[in-house]
Amino acid sequence: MVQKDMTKDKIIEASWELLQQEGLESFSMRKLSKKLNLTVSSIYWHFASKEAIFQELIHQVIGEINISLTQNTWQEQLLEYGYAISEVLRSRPYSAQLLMAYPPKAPNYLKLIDNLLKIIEHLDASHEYKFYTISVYLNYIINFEMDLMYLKLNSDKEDLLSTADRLKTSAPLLHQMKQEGIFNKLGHRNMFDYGLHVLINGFESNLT
Amino acid sequence: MVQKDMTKDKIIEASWELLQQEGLESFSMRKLSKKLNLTVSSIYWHFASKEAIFQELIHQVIGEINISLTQNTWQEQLLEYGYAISEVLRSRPYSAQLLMAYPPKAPNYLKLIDNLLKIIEHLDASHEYKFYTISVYLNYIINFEMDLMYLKLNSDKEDLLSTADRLKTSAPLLHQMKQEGIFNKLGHRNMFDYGLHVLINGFESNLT
DNA sequence: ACCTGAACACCGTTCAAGT
DNA sequence: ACCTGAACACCGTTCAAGT
Repeated sequence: MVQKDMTKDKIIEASWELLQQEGLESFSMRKLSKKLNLTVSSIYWHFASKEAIFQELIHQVIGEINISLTQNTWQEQLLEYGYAISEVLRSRPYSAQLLMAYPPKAPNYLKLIDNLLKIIEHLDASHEYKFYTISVYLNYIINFEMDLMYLKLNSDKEDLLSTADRLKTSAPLLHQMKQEGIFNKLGHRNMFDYGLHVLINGFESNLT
Repeated sequence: MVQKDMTKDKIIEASWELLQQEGLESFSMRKLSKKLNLTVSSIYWHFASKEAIFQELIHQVIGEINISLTQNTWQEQLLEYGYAISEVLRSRPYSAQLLMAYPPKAPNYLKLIDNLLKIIEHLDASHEYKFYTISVYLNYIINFEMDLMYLKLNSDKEDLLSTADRLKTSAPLLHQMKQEGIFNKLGHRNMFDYGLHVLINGFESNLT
């Protein structure tokens, strides 16, 4: 058998398409079955559940992260990795939402965490703090990509923040910032960079 | 009219109960109606949608944050606020999930963001960076409480990480940490503190 | 002003039955 | 080994009709 599980691959392929079109919330097995010209029940022959499909998607997207760690301080390596993760998540719409919705379980996800732990392994801190450091780091990256997706979706309708005049008196600073149009500059690369540096500098002054 | 909207209050009260019992995912209008001895459709007379109920919950829980800013540096104030937010979120099960699921919209939520912005208002940075700083800060706190909830729910079944032997070779560091039982120490207060200090120290070295 | 009943258009998952 | 049809037990929301 040269080719194995062709339909399984097709289901995953169609799932990526459906996810891009519908988002995580509106992704349904019935829509997926229509896309594949299959019955819903036959999808269940290939995958045990909807979550099993999602776990496979998570496995794949994280497998697409490719990185060559040329830099040698752990700070530089975390930066490089951060960019690489961010890039892959952006190339697969709603994959950040997927990572947020389910705890790490896919083999590639666990391997990624292990690789990140290796980067800070030599530092003088307990395993708890190291693990937690990587959690905070990953949460930051995933959250950034999630917010970015949200901003992209709502860039047309202008009430990113309730447009009411109430805002002017109850949250004057926020109101002012909104008037200045800062929400158009939020998802930019320099923001991502700033946050990543905040974390890494923070790790530096607290981990050792 | 001395008392206004008694049923509206009852619906909110029952919603808190239902949220605690079922979590966000399993919260349904039909279950809520049963709890209230009402029809589903009559709930819709009081609230336009399920989200409208959730927005009211968000409004309430954030309104419960009470804080007396005795400290005077912005770093100390962000710390104090962080503890206060964390405490309220923990007192209302699944409220962190609620905040994650919906963008800031409830009046009290916007007011909170404004108060936090005020704390760093005097710093020498652009409004974009200040707003983003507060976003990162809030995301951290909310995420911590979410993860804590998840840990609490899964403390019984031991496969917090896939228990497979595969882990030993593909993610050896993670495997080792798991053996050491670090996952029992993750949700603790010193972890929250560490992360909050990481952020604040990071802000300090990047914002100015 | 407030509530009911019934319906619409969906869900994820299971399972006997087919080929 | 793979797929179908039908069913089960749910969803959020709407709306004419009641009091």
